[in-house]
Amino acid sequence: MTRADDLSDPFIASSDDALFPATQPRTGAPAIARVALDTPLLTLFDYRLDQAASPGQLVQVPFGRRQVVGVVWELTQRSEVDPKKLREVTSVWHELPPLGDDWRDLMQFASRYYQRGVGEVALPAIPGHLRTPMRWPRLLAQRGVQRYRIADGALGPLMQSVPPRLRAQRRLAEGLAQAGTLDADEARALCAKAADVLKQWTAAGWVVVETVAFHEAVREARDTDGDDTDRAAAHDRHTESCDGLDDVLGDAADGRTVGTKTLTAGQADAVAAIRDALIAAGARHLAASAASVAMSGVEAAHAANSPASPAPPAESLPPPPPFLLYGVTCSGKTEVYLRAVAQALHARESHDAQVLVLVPEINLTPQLEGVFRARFPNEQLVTLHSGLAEGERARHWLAAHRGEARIVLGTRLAVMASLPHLRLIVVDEEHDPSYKQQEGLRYSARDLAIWRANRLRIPVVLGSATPSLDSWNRAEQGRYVRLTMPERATPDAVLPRVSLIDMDIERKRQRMVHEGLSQPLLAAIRARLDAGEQSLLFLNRRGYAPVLNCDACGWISDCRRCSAHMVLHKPERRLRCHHCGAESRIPHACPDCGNLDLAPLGRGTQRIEEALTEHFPEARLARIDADSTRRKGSAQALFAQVHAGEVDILIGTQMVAKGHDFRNVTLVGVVNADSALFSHDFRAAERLFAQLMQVAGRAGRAARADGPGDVLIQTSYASHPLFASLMRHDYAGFAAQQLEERRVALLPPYTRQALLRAEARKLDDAMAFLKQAREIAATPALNDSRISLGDPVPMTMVRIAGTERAQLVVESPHRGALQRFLTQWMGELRPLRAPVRWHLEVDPLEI
DNA sequence: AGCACGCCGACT
DNA sequence: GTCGGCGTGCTC
Repeated sequence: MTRADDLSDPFIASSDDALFPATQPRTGAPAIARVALDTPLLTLFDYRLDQAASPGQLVQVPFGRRQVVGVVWELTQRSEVDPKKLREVTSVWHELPPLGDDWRDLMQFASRYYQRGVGEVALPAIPGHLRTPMRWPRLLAQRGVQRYRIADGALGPLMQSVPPRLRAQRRLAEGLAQAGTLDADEARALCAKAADVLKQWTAAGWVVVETVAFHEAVREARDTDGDDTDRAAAHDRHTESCDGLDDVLGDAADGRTVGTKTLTAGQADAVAAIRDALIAAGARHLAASAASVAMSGVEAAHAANSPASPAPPAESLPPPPPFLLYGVTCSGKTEVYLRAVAQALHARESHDAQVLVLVPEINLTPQLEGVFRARFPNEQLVTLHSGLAEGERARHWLAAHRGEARIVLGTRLAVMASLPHLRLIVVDEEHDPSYKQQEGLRYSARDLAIWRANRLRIPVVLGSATPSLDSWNRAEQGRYVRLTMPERATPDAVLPRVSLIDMDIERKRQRMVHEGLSQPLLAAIRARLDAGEQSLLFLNRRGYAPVLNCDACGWISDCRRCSAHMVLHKPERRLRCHHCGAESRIPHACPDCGNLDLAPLGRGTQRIEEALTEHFPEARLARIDADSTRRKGSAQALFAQVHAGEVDILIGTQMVAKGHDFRNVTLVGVVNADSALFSHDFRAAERLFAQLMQVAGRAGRAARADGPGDVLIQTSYASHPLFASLMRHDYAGFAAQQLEERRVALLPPYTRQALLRAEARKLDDAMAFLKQAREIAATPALNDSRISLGDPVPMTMVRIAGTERAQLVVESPHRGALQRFLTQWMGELRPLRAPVRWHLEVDPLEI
């Protein structure tokens, strides 16, 4: 097998000779640029070049009838293309530093691994504004960050104009007054609608915008922030709570100063291991630069060969294996990240080092950004995620590309950023499914991060309390270095008590179950209300009821365009399809038989909210799900309410399970998780376990005076082994049992999968295409005994928005064999003409 | 993917 | 007689 095929095995060095042809000799002016363009065509496109340019530069070129932007991939003297067809590069963006070899290597690898063209991978990784030549002149002129400041003498009028009722705006105004200046990111952290609000205030003359160069921005922070010792103390205060994810301001405000200058043993070991890897990686980089100097000087060449040579050539050293930072909730993973980042940034040999920190969803973890900013006030930090405005995204990306941003904190797309001095990658919550892109290029940011780190020979830290079984398995095999942090970082934090409420017994004993809420659960909520504590109810189903049904004739609210039910949304009085977005009014009577008694079946978050309102009329409720947070910023507003103690009972979907540290929540109720126990998706249990563990963690943060927080899980399958592990907080046991099942059934991670999906108006067309693809795969040229192909099958959700879908699984225990097969297979399939849309997904998460 | 060209139905 | 349907073909 070609070792470069192996995506995430750190011990296998990539053989890059075939992949990355040497770029051209520097002698003479290369006349041809081979350019990557955003098209599904696999090839590079050759253009004549009448000026100097180097690989990695952005160029504008004519393509068919239009002008497009591409990346110079390599330079050459001769082209295979008919010289008459060659056209001239329109312009080269000389002012932008070229995208580095390492970045192009990453793009090249991703394109090959995921079976796409390079351009199709590389260009979408570059922000839109950088792909618009019109904007080029302005983009680089606008060096620095925009910061907002209260205009001289405007503090009074501003404060008067913002009523205390508008809490978010108030926070923003106070933040401006306190900090002096804020940038857009910092402002948004205080007030979701900051962009609009600041625009208004600027128009009113209360606020002025100034552009501050990056180095000045940093100096400013340094000047306003006191001396180093003060700051160090402040940081410890900020990160002392569980996971260090507390709102920085809130934490400082309540004045708790229990320092964690001393790390737990687990934390200290983890920090030390990462430090050693960073030092080793630093030595490698030193050696590498020494070696490159040696090329040009006889003297240095002697030094490199002499016994006194400080380090062997970088290439001969193995890359550091990925770290799997396995730590229970509250074990202080964030503190380890922070220290690792500090070590990477302040290492002697890397004054310009950059670090990449990946998080699943930045909007759900705004606190992490605050923690990093507070801890590294002197370092430029930028975020990269899909929520940024185009201009901001371009500025942040540029700051990373030019090496100005030292810390890049972002979601999966950030793994594609250009980071010329990258020295460390952190992947927080590495098991989270949102690292997998589900559209377009279906890449796994976690896997690409591992590849990138391996390639650069720098450390990568994967953190999770419930690692993906993939990563866990690699750690078991010793391919990852596991750093276990078994103990909680804060002494007063204890693991929550997890117990089950057996719904079968509840029913048998004829105990009333009120709208799906059992007596024990209701009693527990009551107790929290009486104690002035908060409860969190978790139900992974939004809407009021998943289906509306007619008792008389059996009619159900099916979606016309999908093989799914329309979900009842009561507040909006609508039926809504969660798959295609179709909406209709709730019918007054059954469309089939006219019966007026239409009954909602099952329960969603809205219905639970309604039931709780009835049951606890005095309680203050909040519901957090995709519906209640549709408007931009409303999620943050709701979370802020909870943090401020303005909510007694919080009802939510998985959105509430991530990141947020609810201080005063002492009860977590899981209303119903049974459907995931018997899913056909073999990964359902893994996801459920992680989800329940994470949501349970919300109750463990604030120990009650009389003991730990409680997690109550309602289930009709109380004897399911998943719950046994969960109650013992035994991830390792659960993982071992799951892995054994997977091994016996030959499922991932014991096999590698790819999925060919086809969709068409008629299912038959999609199936016919897949059958044809299967036949092609069986031809002698492609046939490989190590590859096994499933049968084409309609997908579980056959129809979505009027198109019918089917899929075909390909698997092999041998990743390299699978890769080679896929490349050949795609070559055969691409030219086929069929009335279908199809795509290949490598390493699918859901089957 | 875009964006042409290209050859057949209902309209100012 | 044109406007426009999307079938096929090309982009260095």
